[in-house]
Amino acid sequence: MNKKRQLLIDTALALFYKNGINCIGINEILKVSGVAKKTLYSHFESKEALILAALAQRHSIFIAWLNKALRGSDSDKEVITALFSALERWFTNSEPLLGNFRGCFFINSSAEFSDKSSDIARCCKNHKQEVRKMIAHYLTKENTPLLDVICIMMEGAITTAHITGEHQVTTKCIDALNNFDC
Amino acid sequence: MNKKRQLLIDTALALFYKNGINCIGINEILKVSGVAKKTLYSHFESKEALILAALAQRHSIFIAWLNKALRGSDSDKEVITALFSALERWFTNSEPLLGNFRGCFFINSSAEFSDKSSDIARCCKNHKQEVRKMIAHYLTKENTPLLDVICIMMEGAITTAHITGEHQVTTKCIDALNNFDC
DNA sequence: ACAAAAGGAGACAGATTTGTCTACAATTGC
DNA sequence: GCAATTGTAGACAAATCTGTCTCCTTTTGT
Repeated sequence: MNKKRQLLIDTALALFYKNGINCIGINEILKVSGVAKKTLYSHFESKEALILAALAQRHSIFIAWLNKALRGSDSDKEVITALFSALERWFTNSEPLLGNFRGCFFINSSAEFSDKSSDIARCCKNHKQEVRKMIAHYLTKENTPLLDVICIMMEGAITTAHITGEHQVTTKCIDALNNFDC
Repeated sequence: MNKKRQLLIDTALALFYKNGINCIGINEILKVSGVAKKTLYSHFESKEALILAALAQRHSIFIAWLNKALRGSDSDKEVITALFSALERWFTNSEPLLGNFRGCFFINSSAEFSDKSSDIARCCKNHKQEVRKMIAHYLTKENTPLLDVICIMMEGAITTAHITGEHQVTTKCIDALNNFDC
């Protein structure tokens, strides 16, 4: 049944994001989800397949969340404010869809899997490209330098918030980007 | 003897940085370094102690490298150029001291160890604070907003270069920061 | 030169990992 | 209702992990 499959993906995503992929074993996912091992391996060929499914799940959740956050912004300034306000809500655990903040799941996963030619690394790279496309879609003008800076500052804000724990990094980004002419 | 201890730290750092800490076992470090297991455990209480030593080693290498890169810059503009040029050399593997680029060792390690109260997480946070201090030291004026933006963009540049592999992110940072008034 | 310290090689214990397989129960389609 | 599918529970294999310990060799200080 597909319900078990989805339950496995949801459980895996939650545990992977919270603890790191390498720190969570299959058995832990089975215990928490209450699913049997045989069922897992009937749905997924290996742990890596489950990881990829969890990454895909996180990707679609994040993209949908981002799209909703940016919807309605019809000036570059509004896009910037909407984006970084949404990030701040994420950082302060006010976005239930994204779970308790522990950095970007894709940055974290990239850190755990060094092989750049692996499916996992490819998946993380792809996620960042899609995020960039989504932001570009909402910017009014074809303004590549601004898009570049927004994306770089977004990565910086996520990383800074994760490591140092200072959430007010987002207001610094908004202030800086409003002073940015191009 | 202290030579063995240093050899262990150097080998561990190289392997941890290249492959991720959780992917490298003690035995691999012993095999590569040629040191015996008993010697390792006479110098370090546990694997975690070796990890912390590797982090400390990386920290001092990085801080020294950064200090050298920024030395002589006596305007904010020069600091910015020196910083991001140095980063670009790191990204393109032109800085032998830092090894083959695979993101920031501290960001990566933070991703692998979720417990924020662990020594490892504390060590990573501390590293970022020291880097910030070093940059602040070279900025001519007491200009906190500029310092903030530089640090955020630095994190963003490192992360972006690591995941997407685009090294020219640094020139985008330099251009953006030169357009930044405060 | 010689005793003491340090290191090498690796067996071993105990825990944990992924993945397979067996035996049985629940659910489902017809 | 009954066969077929799907799921559960968990033993098990094989590999790998950290950390301890033994036996032996090399290095070092005096």
